[in-house]
Amino acid sequence: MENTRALFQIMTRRFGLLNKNCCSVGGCDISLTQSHLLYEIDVQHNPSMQQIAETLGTDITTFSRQVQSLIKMNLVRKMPDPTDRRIFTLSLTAEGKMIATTIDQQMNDYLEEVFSYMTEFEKESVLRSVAILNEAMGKSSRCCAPVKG
Amino acid sequence: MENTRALFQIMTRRFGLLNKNCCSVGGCDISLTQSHLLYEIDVQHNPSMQQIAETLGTDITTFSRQVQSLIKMNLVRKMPDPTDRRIFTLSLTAEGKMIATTIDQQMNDYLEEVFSYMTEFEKESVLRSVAILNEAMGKSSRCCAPVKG
DNA sequence: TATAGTAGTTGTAAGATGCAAGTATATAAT
DNA sequence: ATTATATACTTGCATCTTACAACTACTATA
Repeated sequence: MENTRALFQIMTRRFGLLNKNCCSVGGCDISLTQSHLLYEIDVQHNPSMQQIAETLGTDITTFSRQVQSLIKMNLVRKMPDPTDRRIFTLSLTAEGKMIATTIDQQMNDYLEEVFSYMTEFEKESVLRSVAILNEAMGKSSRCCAPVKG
Repeated sequence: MENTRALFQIMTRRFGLLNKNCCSVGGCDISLTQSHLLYEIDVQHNPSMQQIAETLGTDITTFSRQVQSLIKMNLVRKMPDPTDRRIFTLSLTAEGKMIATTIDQQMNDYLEEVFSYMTEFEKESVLRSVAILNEAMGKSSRCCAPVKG
């Protein structure tokens, strides 16, 4: 195996393709960006728009429009914050929650399939390694800094 | 750590942000897509347009324009194949090679920084795990199939 | 030689993105 | 209390990205 970067380049491309292909639920096609958005709204507790936009590294104006389209699709709800009327908090509708859960399930299913090509020991090692990697990337000063998790 | 998907979701987002921020060389800004393109042309031996487009999972028409803009930037060269005149093979110009190498270096530097937050044992484990992951994803029937490596 | 298939390009139209500038609200300074 | 400054979000553009449809050019097959 050539260099370290090649390893990660291929891995990220594979996940990119995966997300590109695997985000449709029922009749409803969800883009990769939208799927990240739903995921993050689901995970964070009553987040503001700024919070999510920052987490995802998206410009707030772009994000504003992304939220609008998800509201039109009846997947996301936007509520004014009672303590600060500039702020809107985001949450998933029942349908949005269902879609998010389904995507989660699809991804987990896929990952299970991938793990089926490994030994149990390898699987454990991969899971532990990804956790280690996430933690280390979180400590890095350069990029990736704004991402929570 | 919640579920398996969360782990990979965060990892892929981090790499996405990384690529978004870390692909400028000198005055010349390279998009994520362009960086993948340069990488793949560099790695494959005199690939045709179809080959690279397929590897990257990009529509050939989109790809055709991406190549055009890289040619305009004098990073990529397009040569007609002598044995089949429908085919054009791609290669990097000296400048393109330089840019690709620099991006490679930047990514490796960044990865080294990330590894610096780990023990040597963890680093070994992470590298081995990514290789295992790539191989397993390559075997998967679902997505990611067209990607070489 | 006719037919079908493959490689790549261009027309067009839709979507994504982000900067500049705006509104509305909150906080700090005088 | 009033002004100035900062924050949260939206809208108007202008630009870039993307892909389907339709095209040209060439190759392979019948």
